Amino acid sequence: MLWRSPSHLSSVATSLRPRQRSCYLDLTFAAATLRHLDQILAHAILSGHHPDLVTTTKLLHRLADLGSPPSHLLRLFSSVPRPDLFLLNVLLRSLPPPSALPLLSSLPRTHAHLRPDSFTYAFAASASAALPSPTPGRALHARVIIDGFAADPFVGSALTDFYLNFSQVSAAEKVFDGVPDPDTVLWNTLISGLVQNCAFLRSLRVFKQMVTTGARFDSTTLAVVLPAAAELQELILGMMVHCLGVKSGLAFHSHIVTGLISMYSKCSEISAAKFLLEQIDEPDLIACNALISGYSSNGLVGSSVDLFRELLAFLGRPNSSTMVGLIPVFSPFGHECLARSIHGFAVKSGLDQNSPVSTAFTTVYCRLNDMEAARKVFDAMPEKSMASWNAMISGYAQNGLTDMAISLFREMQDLHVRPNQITVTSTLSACAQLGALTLGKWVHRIISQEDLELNVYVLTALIDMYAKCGSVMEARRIFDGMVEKNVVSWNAMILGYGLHGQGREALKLFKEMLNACIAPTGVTFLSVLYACSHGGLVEEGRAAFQSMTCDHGIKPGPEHYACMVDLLGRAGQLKEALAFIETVPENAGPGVWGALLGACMKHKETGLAQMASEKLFELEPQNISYYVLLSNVYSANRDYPEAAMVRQGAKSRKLVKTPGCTLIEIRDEVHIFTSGDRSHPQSVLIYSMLDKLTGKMVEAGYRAETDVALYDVEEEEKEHMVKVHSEKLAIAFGLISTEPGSEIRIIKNLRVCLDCHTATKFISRITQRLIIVRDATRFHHFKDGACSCGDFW
DNA sequence: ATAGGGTTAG
Repeated sequence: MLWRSPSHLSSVATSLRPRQRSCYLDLTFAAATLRHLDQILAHAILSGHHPDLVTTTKLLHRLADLGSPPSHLLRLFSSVPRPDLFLLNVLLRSLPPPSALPLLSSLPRTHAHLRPDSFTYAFAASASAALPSPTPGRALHARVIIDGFAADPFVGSALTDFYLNFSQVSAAEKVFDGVPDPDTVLWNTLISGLVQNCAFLRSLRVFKQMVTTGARFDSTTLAVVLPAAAELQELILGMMVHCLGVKSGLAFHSHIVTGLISMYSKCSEISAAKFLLEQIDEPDLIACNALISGYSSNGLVGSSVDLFRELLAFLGRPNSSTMVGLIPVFSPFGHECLARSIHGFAVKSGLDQNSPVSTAFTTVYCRLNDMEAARKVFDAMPEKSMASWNAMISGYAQNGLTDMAISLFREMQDLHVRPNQITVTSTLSACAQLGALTLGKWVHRIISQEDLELNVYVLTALIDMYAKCGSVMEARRIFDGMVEKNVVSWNAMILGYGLHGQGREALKLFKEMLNACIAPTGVTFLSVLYACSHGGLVEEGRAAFQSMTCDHGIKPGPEHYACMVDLLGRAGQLKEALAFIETVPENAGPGVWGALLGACMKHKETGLAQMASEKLFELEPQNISYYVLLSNVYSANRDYPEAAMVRQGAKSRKLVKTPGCTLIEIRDEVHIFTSGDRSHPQSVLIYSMLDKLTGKMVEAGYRAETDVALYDVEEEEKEHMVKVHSEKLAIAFGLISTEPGSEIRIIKNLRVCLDCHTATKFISRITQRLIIVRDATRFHHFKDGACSCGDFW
């Protein structure tokens, strides 16, 4: 029976014989709008047809489908004299999450005869997963345990899902462990939730456990586990899943095929991915998107565009995921024009309004170092997603625009946009580059305040930040507290020791790492070599280099070669360094020569310096630092005319030297000093402090290192030979602005010069202060007249 | 109650 209007309804309804409730039911399903349904209900009640339980239940369903407000649903429920559990459960499932839980907790008062069953708790748990706070869900969990439903797989699934929605992985696993006989859905819920929380290793472990215990898996299981294998680039495991799918006859399930295409793509097995798509009779949009993305991320942007054209021809409109996959985010280099024209297409088709699409473009522009374009896309987004904030912040951090990264993070704070793990990881990276310990600690506090789960990324970023901001101890404390470390965590800690000249500690940790069966990467060896180089451990460094290629099969890159040259050269083995360079492949770039030139500077080797710099001027004619280094080699040998010639050469090429500056933080305020700076408000005090210090230093035997007094003095400033370097000013300022006995931390943008290094040693003894200097390449801890670098930097 | 593709991190 159909009805078209309220008046029609009236005529229909009045014609009904009493007790014809089924007609009312039919009417309810024919009702197209909420208003109509309300009218039917009103009519039914007015004409004495109080709906019975079954009718009420169906009405409730229909009302909920039509978007009836929760108050209506609750009123209908309370109009029933003796509701049964089924009606309650339907109501629970129909109510919006915030209204569902209060209903359940008031149940003992309102309907004492109703004893919740597993459905009730499952529905309530899934409602609590959608709430902004986890507190009601935790209370519900407690009740589930008290009422003895913790072993029920249905309830367990909903609770597991609840905890995973709040990133409480361990709590979810606890719920799972409380169910003795998990069913397929419960296994799937746990695996899927772990994947969504980026706990890929854990998800794979659970999957293996599931298969080995003989639990039944289904298509969902395989579809859920494939992204984890893909993310971890576990090709063999992915292929095992594929085999499992073939054996169980699930391999042709469309979700699984798509997952396989994506998995093979992410493991760089692009031909397998292509084959799988070709096997599908009528591939759908999602499967095509998977391969388009696979092509792009493997640098096959041409194939990606071809498939995109096919998609346009056969399936018509792409969706936002097509665009995201098409954008060559992973390898935008060489595809800059294409990336920009894809952007044009997205704008034309309105797909750029989608937040993942804009985020992807933001990322591409960041990778192309076009930060203005990136920011434009970011600013144009009407609703900024978490990922878009993160993309912009990490883009700034990776392009060295650390202050922009930090100020954007501040902006988020001001707008009360809550950061997630990725946000703080990127921001910490900016703090680390900047060496800004105070800022880094501030971010650390925010992490605690926001109660962000300390995953491997966050903890590793903290290690990196503390190490690069001068607190190796704090870095080590965090490192030791980590339950699940990965290679990157080990690398960060090893590099941290290297930066502070603690070569032995670095090697010790490296051995521990090997004992823990963590496979080292190229970065590991770079960190080890760096640590050896800065710790004067030549033989250990040689051995590590040997082991890298022979035992671990890692091909050395230009940075490894440069580090080896640095290791040998720094230790005075210049001939060996040159001989080593001859074994290096032709295209290893300027790094090796740069390292050699640096070593010549330290050991005053003019001849070799000339040879190295000729190479360097050829390879990188625009890089001023090589001119500075060469000029300094001559100065160190008191060949001032030659030194001047070199600087003149740089000047005639219109190259400008980076001015040296030093930063010091005093009570959350940053002070920056340049050479000979008198702009500071406390300038007079600073200089008189410096004079007083110099007097005591001379008394103690300090003599200015005139050789390198010319280190970064410009031509026209020659007469100011005694000009004060920025680090001395910063230290003097630190001394007058802090408590006696407290440590002083300063950051210099260039390498610390010999004279300042010597002077700082004296100052540390005279004032009995620990002075920690971060220069362009490493840390120096000055204490009681000695430096941690052992004069080896 | 779980379900395929796409964006952000050390």
